[in-house]
Amino acid sequence: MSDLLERLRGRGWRMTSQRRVVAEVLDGDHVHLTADEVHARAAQRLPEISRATVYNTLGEMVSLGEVIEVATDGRAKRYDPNAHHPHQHLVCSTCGTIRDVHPTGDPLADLPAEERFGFAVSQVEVTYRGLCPSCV
Amino acid sequence: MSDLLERLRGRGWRMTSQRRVVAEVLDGDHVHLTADEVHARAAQRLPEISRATVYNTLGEMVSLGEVIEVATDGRAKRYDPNAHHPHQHLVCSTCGTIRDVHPTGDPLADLPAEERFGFAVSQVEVTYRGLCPSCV
DNA sequence: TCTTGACTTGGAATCTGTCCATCGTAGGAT
DNA sequence: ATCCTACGATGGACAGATTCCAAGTCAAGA
Repeated sequence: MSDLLERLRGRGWRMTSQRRVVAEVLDGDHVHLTADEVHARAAQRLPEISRATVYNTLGEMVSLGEVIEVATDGRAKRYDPNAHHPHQHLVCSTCGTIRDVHPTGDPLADLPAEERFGFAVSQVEVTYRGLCPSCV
Repeated sequence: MSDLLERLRGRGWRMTSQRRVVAEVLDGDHVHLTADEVHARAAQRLPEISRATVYNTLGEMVSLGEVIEVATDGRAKRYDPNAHHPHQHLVCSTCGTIRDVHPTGDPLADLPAEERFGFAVSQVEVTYRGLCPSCV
């Protein structure tokens, strides 16, 4: 079953067929779909589902912290359901393929107080870039 | 004078009033304007300058490595003229303000070989997030 | 079963960025 | 100083991603 779906149910979400299908499409590891890709896959199971609903549902999942928004290329945002397993991203500069990766160390600790300009820093995103094996 | 402008001139660029104005608008530290903001400021000095020219000029500056493209929010890209001083970014989660920051350590070294999945990793971007002093 | 407020819909609107045909001009040649 | 021409500028059309909105639908508690 879908872990994501279980967690959403547990938060008292009104469960509709549309939300169920979006959650199911997003389930798994190394999933980094655009909103449009989510819509296309959801529509295979539920042909009438609208784009607006997919955007709404993804936005709510992000607000709830169940899904992470990833903007690796300045084009469409991608949605990563792996929110409960801290990780960073490795992106191929040529084909755009994305992998979840787990660097050692704590990047937050690498930002000294005098480089924080009074901000309450709470989060850090790291994006590694390079060529994947297929793009040599 | 504008350092950026000097470097561009040194590369044999054909200097037009439009390019000069765009380079001047981008000059400085902690500058992270969107293309539209650049256009607005440029238009104060040169009212007829077109959006297309601003996009073209910014794109060329990025290709030449004189300006860096920053995508911190999935909305409009921002342009950072501080390309010759390696740095990362600190972004306010509420108002979007951006500061250049200089973390210690080398994030590239923190990605072990077995987490590289055969990629030739060449680059890493770090984005810190939190609340700025004004947004408490 | 009824009720109601939350959810869905699809199309219009917005925002960001690219493309293209045409016009203008910087800067080397004369 | 003037002429040429290739490179740059223009603006309007176009495209992709996302948001907005008014109207219709439905999940779930009473």
